[in-house]
Order: sequence, then C-alpha cells, then structure tokens
Amino acid sequence: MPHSPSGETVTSRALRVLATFSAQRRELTLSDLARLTGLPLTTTHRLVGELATWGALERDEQGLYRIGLRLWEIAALAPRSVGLREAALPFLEDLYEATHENVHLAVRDGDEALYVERISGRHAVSVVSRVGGRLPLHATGVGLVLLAYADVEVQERVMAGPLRRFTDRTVTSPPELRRLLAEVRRTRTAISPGYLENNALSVAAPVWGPAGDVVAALSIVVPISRAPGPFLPAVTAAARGVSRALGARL
Amino acid sequence: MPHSPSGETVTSRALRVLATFSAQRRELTLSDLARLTGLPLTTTHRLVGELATWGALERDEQGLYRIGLRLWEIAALAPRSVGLREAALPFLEDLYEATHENVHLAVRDGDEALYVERISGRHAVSVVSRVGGRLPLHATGVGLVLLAYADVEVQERVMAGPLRRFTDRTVTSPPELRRLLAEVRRTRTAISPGYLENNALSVAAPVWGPAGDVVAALSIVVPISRAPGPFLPAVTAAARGVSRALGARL
DNA sequence: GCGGCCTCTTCCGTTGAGCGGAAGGCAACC
DNA sequence: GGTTGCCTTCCGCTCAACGGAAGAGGCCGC
Repeated sequence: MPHSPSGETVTSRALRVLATFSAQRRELTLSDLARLTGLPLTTTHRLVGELATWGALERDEQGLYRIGLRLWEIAALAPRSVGLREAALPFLEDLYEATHENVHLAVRDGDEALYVERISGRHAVSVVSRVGGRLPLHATGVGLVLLAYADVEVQERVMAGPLRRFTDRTVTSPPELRRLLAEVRRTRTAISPGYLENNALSVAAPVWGPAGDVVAALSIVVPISRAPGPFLPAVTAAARGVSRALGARL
Repeated sequence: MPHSPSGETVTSRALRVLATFSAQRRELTLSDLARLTGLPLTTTHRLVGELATWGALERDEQGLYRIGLRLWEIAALAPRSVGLREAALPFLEDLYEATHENVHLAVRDGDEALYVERISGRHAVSVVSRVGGRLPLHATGVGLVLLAYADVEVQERVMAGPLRRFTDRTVTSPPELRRLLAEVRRTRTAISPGYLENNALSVAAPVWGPAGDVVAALSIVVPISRAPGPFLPAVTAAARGVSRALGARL
C-alpha cells in the first residue's frame, strides 16, 4: 500500500529514525530501528540506507548502525552548543585548573537542562551529567539558575508538572521551589546540595547574553562534604567572564 | 509539477538543507537556503518548516535559521565524535595543563582530518582549527598521523589528488610525502613545522583502537620558534593514555 | 545435517504526499 | 504611493514512497 497510512512525512520519519538512538543505545540493528520507530522493515531499510549514504548514520561490518560523524559535523555549527562552548572554554578551563572538580555548562531546552560542556578531573566526584545529555531543571545547580531566569510561563509549567524526587533532599514542593528560585535571583547563584545525587554539591551561576537574558548556566560540582562558600567567587567570575565574551554588558 | 524533477528523495533534500550551513554561514534566511540548495522557495519553506518543528533548525524572530540544539543532542551520540572525546578528555586536559598550548584530537573522515576536540589556552599560538571543522591530511600533524596509518588506498588517493600548498613549507610532492609518512610510522609521531600556518609547529601521535587500528590522532600546536623534542614525551604519553582508555593493547 | 527462527535485501503494483508555480500579504525602502 | 524582496498559502498533478511478499543467508538447537 503506497504512502504513509498516518500521513506522516518522509522528513519526520527520517528524523524519528535518528532520534531512536540514545545514551543507552548508541548502536542499533536495522530490526531494532524498525521496532523502535514502529516503521515497516522495508521502509526503515530505505530510510536508513539514505541516512547512511549521506553520513548521518554509519554502519559497521556487523550491521550495527551508529550516529555518523557527518551529522555531528553539521550539528557542531549550532550556536547554542558548540558555538557557546567555544566562547566559554577558556573560562571553563580556568575554573577547572583552579579546582580540578567537575565543571559544567548547560542551556535550557524546554523544561530541562541540556549539557553543552563538561570537564571532569580524574579525582572529581562522580556525576551523571553527560555532554549532549539532559537533566531536570529543579534538581541541578545549572537547572535552578536556568529556571530562575526563565519566562514565568516556563517556571509555572515546571512547577505544575511532577517534580521528581531523586534524593531525600530533592525539592519537590512548588512553594519551596518558588522560594529557592527567588533566592537564586537574589544572590545570582544556585547551590544544590545533594538534590540530584546524595554525594554531590553543585554551585552554579548565570551566563548572560548580549540582550540581557540568561543564555546558559555554569557550575562546579564537588563532594557534598565541601562547603560551597569558597567556590562562589571562582564560579561567579567564570560565569561573568563567559558573559562578557558573549557580549553581555555587566 | 509534482515530485522532484531530478528524482531526488525527500530525505536527501532535507539533509542538503542542513548541509547548507557552514562555519562561515551559521545563520541563513529562507531565501538563502532556497538559493544555496537550488530548491524552489515553496519546497524549501516546507522542508525547513519540518526541520524547525523537530528542532534540527531553530528560527529566530527575525526569520534567521540556525542549526538547532536537538540536532546536536542526537549528533552528540556519535561514538566517533563526542564518545571519543569523552574517553580522551582527561588526557587532553593533562596535556593542556602541562603546556597551556593548543591541544587537538582529530579523526580521519574521507581524505580530511575532522577535529573532534580542541583546547586552546589564552596565550597559545593562534590556530585555524575548529571543533567540527576539517583540515587537510597532508598539511597537519594529526593529518599526517591519520594518513600514515590509513589504508593504502586512502594514501594513494590523497597523493594522487592535488596536495594544496598553504605555506612555503607545505609538502606538495608525493614522493616527499611518502617519505614523510614512512618516517611517521617509524617514529610513531608526526612533526609538522609550518606546513599549514607559518607560525605554528605541531607534534602529533596516533591513538590506537581495540582492534589495533589508529582511530584518531592527538597533537599539540606551539609557536614555530619552539623545539619539538621536549613535547614528544608528553604528546606520546597522552596519546597512549587515550589508547588504553579506548581498550587498545599497547 | 536439518529445521526453525530471525535479520536483511530485493521486487513491484499502487497511490497520496510531495511537488512548485502562482498569487498574495507584509515590511522596508525610496 | 510605488517598488522590491521575502515569506506564506493554495492547489492540480504525478511519481517517489509505500510496505507486503518472497527469498537469501546466518545462527542456533536438536
């Protein structure tokens, strides 16, 4: 039977194939892709073949598909990811060298924090963040900063939705989160002690854009046994440095 | 008139739209995209709309399109880019901290070196490389390493093609390049003094994969006034560290 | 060694998603 | 007000896309 029964476009289908990959499944067979997308095997075969020919996907000798370099090459032109990272890297490196802890740079995408950069020292506390990965706004340092300076609609939507509990310390009460966000705006920093992981404390600050909005958040993550105070000046300075590099008038 | 006169598929067209963006043109109007792809305005409008809806493209209030975060998020799952970078980062950071010079990690893609990571110090010599960017194999340190260990077909193809001259020092003679590659294999390092830029000297070493092949190259780039010798041990050690992290048996 | 199962590839008749020119709205400029 | 250029919407036409069927090949259990 010709043409998509659901009326779905070819472009949409091709993109859904790409979106099937995840941090947990970085390599998939043709059958995997068909099952996960719900597309007929023949259709998947044709679409996957086109994506592989162009370089969006790569197929190895065992028939496993992975996201291809060509896609990454194009995606690396995204101003809000690699572009932002390029501007921020000197300051992230400075902060890393001064502390040898985990350093993060994240942007808000919808109702989540999307990590565009992460530098972790060998001996830094283990954290779950991943470049290209997403984490919730309410339970991370960078997330709290991004949420505090987001439009009110975004804040209301996040607080209206379920606030997932990750540890005993996670803030899951909307009124409490509202107070926390007010404090973030007052101090222009966010401290997140064990909200996402029991053993990790995060100190974050906003990165301002040229239009006076907050375009990213920068943070350091240390063991929860550490006091946050000593890290505040360095994190704030790094964030301000990135802001200036982006053309913000502080 | 229905359907592509050239018989080109929808997927191919959509990918070509994405491929229109470049380091020189990170933001384009709808008309730009139509002109650059050669597609009719209506067709471009439809395809671009779909890409934007999904997040592969982002449109600002002025009607300028950019590569979207969603595409980068998917592309960040590419093992040969961000995956490789994750494994390599501790060693790249070590090399950077020890020298505060430019540190590169690149892979071979076709007949070019594609840069998956770059860490540059504030005072490091200025270099033209860019994360997500490509540079020629014969005129860069990482490129010489990647070429030296590539299949013979790749080597022959590169040497059969024009070897573009960038500086007076660029190796453009196939016999000379062949000798240089033999030297790279003998010493397991590549030294590239002023081949691409007059004022930059590069020292590179191979990164081995678990299958005993060279999967990437790592390098440091310093001012041409520096002697390469003192950097060799650190570059080699960093490359071996990355190799082990990738499961190579050295 | 053989049958069963699964993956992947190729074929091909059918048809509606995709095609793009035309028309028009809108904004900027003179 | 007229001109220019960009973007959006419409819509008649048609072939690229559709996916079931058939088959090749590999793996595994008996």
